[in-house]
Amino acid sequence: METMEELAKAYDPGQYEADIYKRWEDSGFFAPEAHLPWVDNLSEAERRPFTIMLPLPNANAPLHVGHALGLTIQDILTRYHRMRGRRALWLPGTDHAGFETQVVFEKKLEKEGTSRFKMTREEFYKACWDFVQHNKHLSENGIRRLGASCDWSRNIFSLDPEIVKVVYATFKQMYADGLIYRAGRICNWCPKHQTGLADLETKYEERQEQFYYFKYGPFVIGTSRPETKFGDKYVVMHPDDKRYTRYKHGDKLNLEWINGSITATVIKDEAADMEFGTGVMTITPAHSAVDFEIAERHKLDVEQVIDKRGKMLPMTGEFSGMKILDARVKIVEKLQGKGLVDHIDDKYKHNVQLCYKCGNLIEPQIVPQWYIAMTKQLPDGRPSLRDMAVQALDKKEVEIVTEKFEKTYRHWMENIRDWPISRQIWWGIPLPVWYCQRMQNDECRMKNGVIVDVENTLTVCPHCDSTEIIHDPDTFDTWFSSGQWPYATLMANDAKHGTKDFETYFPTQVMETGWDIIFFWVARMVMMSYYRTSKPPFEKIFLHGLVRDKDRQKMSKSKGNVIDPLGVIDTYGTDALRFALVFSTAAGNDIPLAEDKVKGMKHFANKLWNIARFVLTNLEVSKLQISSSKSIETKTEADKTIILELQQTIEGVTSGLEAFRLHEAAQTIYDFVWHKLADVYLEASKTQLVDEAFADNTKKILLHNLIMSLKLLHPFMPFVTEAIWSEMYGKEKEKLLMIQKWPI
RNA sequence: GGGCCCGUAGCUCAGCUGGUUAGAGCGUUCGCUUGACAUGCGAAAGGUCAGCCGUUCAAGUCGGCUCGGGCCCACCA
Repeated sequence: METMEELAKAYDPGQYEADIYKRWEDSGFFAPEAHLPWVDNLSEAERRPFTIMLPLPNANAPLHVGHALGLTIQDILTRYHRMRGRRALWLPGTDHAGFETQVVFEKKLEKEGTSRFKMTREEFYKACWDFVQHNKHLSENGIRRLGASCDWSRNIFSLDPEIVKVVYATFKQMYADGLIYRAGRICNWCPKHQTGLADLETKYEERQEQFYYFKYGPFVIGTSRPETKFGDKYVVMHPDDKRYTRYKHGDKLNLEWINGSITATVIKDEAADMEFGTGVMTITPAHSAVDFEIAERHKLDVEQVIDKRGKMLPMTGEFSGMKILDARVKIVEKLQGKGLVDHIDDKYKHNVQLCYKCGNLIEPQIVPQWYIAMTKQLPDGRPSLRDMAVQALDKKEVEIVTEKFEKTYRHWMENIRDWPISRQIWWGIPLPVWYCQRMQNDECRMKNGVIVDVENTLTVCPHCDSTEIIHDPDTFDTWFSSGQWPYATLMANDAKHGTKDFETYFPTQVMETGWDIIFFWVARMVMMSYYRTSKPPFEKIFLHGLVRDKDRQKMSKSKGNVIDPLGVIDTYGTDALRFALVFSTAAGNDIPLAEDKVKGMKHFANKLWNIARFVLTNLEVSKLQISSSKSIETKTEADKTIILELQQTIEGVTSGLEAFRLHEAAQTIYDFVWHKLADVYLEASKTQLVDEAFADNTKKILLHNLIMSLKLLHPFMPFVTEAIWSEMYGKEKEKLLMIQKWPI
């Protein structure tokens, strides 16, 4: 290609993008150890690593536009720091996303007329594995199409054996430290998915339901759940409630109840709200979190009434086997027959707890789960996981760039509860736990028969040699493994390749992700990392907002307003999408994405293309090397102005990037290229170029500005800038714009 | 119940540590098929920066209150 004259008048992204990405990837420069031609005279400090972990996308669905935003921001930062000479590592990976994936996959099975309960665990796992592998490739291709300059040689999957090994080691250590324990307390049970869930994995919805007042001996009790009342042999009231002073804690009363007469015991507990209902309640510890806590305080009997599938148990007599809602109606009828219904309130509004995935009612159940203690001091004297995570902010070892989220983070930490990490699902990392059934000696008994075996290949109990051992069927909460991502990935890669990545690239510099997973993921990474490595997982947390549609609506499949990023790329090009995403919204705010905005940015890419055409058609090819700004003179007002503005732009874009103010950086370079360089200087140059006194110098200034613009714009719009650069300097890999030096 | 955020041009949003005539994109109006680009160029209209009070030489920017909108966490038998 001798000149730009042969090029089309318009930039056609589709014609260049795939080829350019391949050249980048083949060049090897995505890897941080690749040697950039110009970095030898940089100091070690200038060359220090810059590491970002890709927030591992779930391997169960294609990329959505939220991913596109995150990928864009991370790529901008990575490319910028690479051009600064730092060893930039952006490490890609994918999450098996246990529960999420299992739900998606089970839906698929349902459509195919089957279910996991008709398969063996092994069959299910294999089928899910294949499903995930397929999706994993789709998202990896999507990541490439977005231009992400991540190091694919380090690509990793959360179920890779090396990751699992790190996860197990953490579990073992936490168990030994007494931070992980197993407890048979009440948990959020989803009857559809047949698993316990963390509080974070449930949501609330306001419903108007009937609220029943029943005669319970001398009392009237209120309940919204008559079906749980079978086991209710305790009647609870506040110790200060004047209405009931004649009843003492521990009093026994005989009274008529659903299935005949029972003996009830009076319990005085401050959990009873004197303002609510009659101030008296009966409790069902097996099916209510609050009741369970009361029962624990007073060491009360706990009896299960409803099974895990939401059906009444035999202890309910004639109601046995009925579904909850059917039983509710029948029980009320029966109590009415016995004259025990005082009255019914039809307008009772309350919040019900739902599974965040399927929206079914959570039915609290007592199921043994494994927990991590959040507020327990470490045996080596270090503070609790929670306190370490808060101190990280106090000591500014970790900074949340978007300040408002620091408050959210702290507030959550203040109220944190122990984290249940076991799930009764099949798709995930199995717990490395066995239970000895015989318990022949003291060590066995002391440990309640629990054996932690990270090899997961146990056949006999190591303490008593019994062969009667069973493997815990549970798997880990996904966040237990992804919460270890920053160090687990580096450690796992070291194990795979014999490298020293953990030593070199940890702690990482930036964690860039959506604010919606600050508790699920970000907070946990901080805690786990301090625990395992005594270091923060990252220095900065950059939280982006939700991408919404042009009317600020949340995107959802049911609304039909989901924007497919790859579809947008097909129409407008990757650069246009990327620039539109970062252009006009500050960090942490939600981003409305209108098609017009993307279209406008496509126009901008084209503008740049045509600026290049103009500049290059006015230059001889041999002059392309005169990029040194030293030989430039400022002979006219226009010259002076553009050189000054260029300098201001370099400073503005650089400081914007350093301060994570990407939208300002983007606006600065946009404004310069379009409104300073093109609108003003190019127009002025048209007269200068025909005046011999100015012509040569004007060409130099034009070229210099073009080169600088391409560099400054490259992190934001990598494809069109690289396409122009290739036309100027050819396609050798050392000539890639991607690895040129950032202007200062 | 606890906490957080927002209210700037018709629409969507920028405006960092308070400092000259408050900005961008899209839209609107008028004029331009000029050899880089009509995916373009030039020009124009359009804002009492929700309201009130305060701090200050100076406030969209800081503080208080009011009105309006959104979000998060917890959760009631």
